[in-house]
Amino acid sequence: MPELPEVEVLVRHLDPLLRGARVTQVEVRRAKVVRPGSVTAFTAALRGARFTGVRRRGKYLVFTLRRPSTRDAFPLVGHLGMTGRIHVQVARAPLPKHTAVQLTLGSRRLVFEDTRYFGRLTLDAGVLAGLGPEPLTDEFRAATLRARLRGSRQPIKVRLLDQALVAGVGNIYASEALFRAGIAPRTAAGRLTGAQVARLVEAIRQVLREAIRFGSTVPLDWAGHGGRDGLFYYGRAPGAPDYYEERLAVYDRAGEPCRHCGTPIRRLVQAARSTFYCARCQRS
DNA sequence: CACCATGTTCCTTG
DNA sequence: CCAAGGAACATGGT
Repeated sequence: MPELPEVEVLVRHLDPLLRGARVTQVEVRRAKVVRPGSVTAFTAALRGARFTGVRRRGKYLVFTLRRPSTRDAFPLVGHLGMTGRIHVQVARAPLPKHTAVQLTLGSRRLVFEDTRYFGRLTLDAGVLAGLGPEPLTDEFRAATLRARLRGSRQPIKVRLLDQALVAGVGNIYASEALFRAGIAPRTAAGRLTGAQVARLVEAIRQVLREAIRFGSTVPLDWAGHGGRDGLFYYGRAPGAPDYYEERLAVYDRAGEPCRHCGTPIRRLVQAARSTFYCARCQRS
């Protein structure tokens, strides 16, 4: 999925495009994506409403809409899962193959497409309730993080994926942040020293901020007409500039030399997810 | 054919 | 009861 940075870049892109746009038609092609909630209620609530803005919470997009008749504001919450995409395109453009929901906005439309259909769109903002602090604000602090890690014997890499601990860190940036902080991914979370937790907090912030900065400067296929990826994840995009693949220090680089010490990057599996790290730079 | 994939949730096991 | 591990979800890429 898009982790926090990808969602942030998407939200910045969408906000000015959607402000003031009125939903003239709603089509749900994959009912399971509207979750929790019923398709009928979803459709009825959105039809005729007007977007007033979009923001981000963790990996969630939070759209705000208003019904012109009653002036009531209500949220529409989205999550992209692993493969979700949101495009604003001309209403007559061909629909992406795995379009889950389509909101017509007059002559334009907002498309939620999702190959694997793990994503969701819901009017129930309750899903945001369990999220931990936003890592890029000062509500995310070493002291509170350390208190929350106390007593945990789970590996720190696995703990970082818990959205209740800190919102928005996913599998890619968990590995990246631990590399940056020089912490071994298997370290029991409760055994990190105060200094390590402080370094980890800073590393998470830096890694996320850099990814946002990167995503804000590369040209992306927002309308989804390229058939491929409108976001920026990892790996190599066709025709991408050289620095594209230099973004990530360890993720998906097993066997390649560590950029600090040259030791081959290792891959290990924790909680059924891949972790990448440098055994020399990350000892702790 | 086998294995892997940016996430979350549910079920089982200990 | 809780923590931890694994599978499921659905599709595509290598």
